Amino acid sequence: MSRASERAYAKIRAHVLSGSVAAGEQLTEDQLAQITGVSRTPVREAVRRLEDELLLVRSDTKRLFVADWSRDDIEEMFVLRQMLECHAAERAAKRLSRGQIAELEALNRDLTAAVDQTPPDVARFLEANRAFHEAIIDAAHSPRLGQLLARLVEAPVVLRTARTYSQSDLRQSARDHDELVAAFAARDGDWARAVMGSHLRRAFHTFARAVGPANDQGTAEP
Amino acid sequence: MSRASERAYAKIRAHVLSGSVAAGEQLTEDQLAQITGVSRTPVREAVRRLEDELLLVRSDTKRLFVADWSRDDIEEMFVLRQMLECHAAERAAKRLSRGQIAELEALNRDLTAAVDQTPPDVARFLEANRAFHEAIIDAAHSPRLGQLLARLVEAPVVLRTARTYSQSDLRQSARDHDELVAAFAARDGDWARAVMGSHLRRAFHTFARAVGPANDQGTAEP
DNA sequence: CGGATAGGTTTTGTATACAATAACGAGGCA
DNA sequence: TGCCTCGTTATTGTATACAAAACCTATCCG
Repeated sequence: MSRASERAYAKIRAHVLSGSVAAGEQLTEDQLAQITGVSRTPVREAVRRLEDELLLVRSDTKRLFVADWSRDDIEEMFVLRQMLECHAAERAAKRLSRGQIAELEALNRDLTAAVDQTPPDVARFLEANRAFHEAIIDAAHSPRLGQLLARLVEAPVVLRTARTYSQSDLRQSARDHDELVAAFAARDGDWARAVMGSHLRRAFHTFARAVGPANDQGTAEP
Repeated sequence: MSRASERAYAKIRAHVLSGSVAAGEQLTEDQLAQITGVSRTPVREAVRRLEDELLLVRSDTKRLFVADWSRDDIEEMFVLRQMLECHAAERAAKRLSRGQIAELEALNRDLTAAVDQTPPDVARFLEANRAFHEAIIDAAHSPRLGQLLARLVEAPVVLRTARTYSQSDLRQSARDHDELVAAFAARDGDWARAVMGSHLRRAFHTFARAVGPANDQGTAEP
């Protein structure tokens, strides 16, 4: 979208993700217009995108709230993401060029360097990790698959998960990526699918361990 | 959404699906505002939804066009839909209540009646079919799964596919649904998944046979 | 005291005017 | 002729004013 609505989107998103506004809290379009410095029209456009991404939700009477995801919500997303991203890995194995595989290697060298620092550079890890997964999805050459995954790989989930990672968790992630690259180099779709599956399912369990056992709490607004 | 933008959405959608406007043709917000009888503001909201559903697409410079899906696009959607809807069927098998299974039976009785007419009542078939699949997705109790599938089960694809069905194709569909109900009654998720898989994959091949071999033609605008 | 309700306030929805940008076409120049 | 440039028109983007709907609270009646 164009300039104002794009800025609004980025600002609102950052505002929500920064945690400076509590989950379940109400927002108004006017507030957001003031925060972002544009009028309500582009704010409404930005808000619609964020609703789509489930960062914001509307009550039955159109009031706007910061979404509050339950553990079950997040498990659901991990399950779906695993299903789709395994498919992407399998397709990518057949389609990645030699050069693209080299790029994945480079990305993962960077990721590895970030996690081998003490303390690990989590921001750099997150960025390299995002780029790595994105490259695989792009290589799957399935635009709608990419579109679906975009709304499943949500920043709040990834953030909350990454914050619970120990250094050894991060190192295991890096090793998974190495193995994925090996599977791609061997053009072995089954292998790639399997590695991606365990990679993501382990991520879920790391998250779940940190959050505690399934206790199923509120979605949406108060 | 509220009244005006909802009306706009329905009207524009119907307008596009009616085929009275060719794939690849440009639309302007002003035109649509006139057609729908509301101002550009709700039209823009409706258009954004339709873009999301891929019925409309925007050029790199924000011009609006009626989407033109290639055979490959449609195969991609069938593949993704199969993946997700098989998952839904498996989950539904564990969750459907006895009453819900009875409702599915009723829906399929209606569908069967529609296809057993000569000529078959395709509109009634489509409606019963839609309701049947929707009930399964709802029973899967996975809101995000439902959301993802909503954008994969697109009217233009279903329409184009259904138009190519012979009466025996339609009857086979009805039998598939019967077998799904049997799988649900047996609480057999694997069975349900398998039936759903062949059901959807056959639908794709029926479509592909009618359209001709993979010849890969233009997506999007001219 | 409980609950319905009426009126003022807040919030969202729509129309419209204007601004910015992209497409188009005509005229000039090599 | 080829093709740039610039001005005109078409189209999308944004701000703002107003309309509609939802919320809240004080008040009234049982």
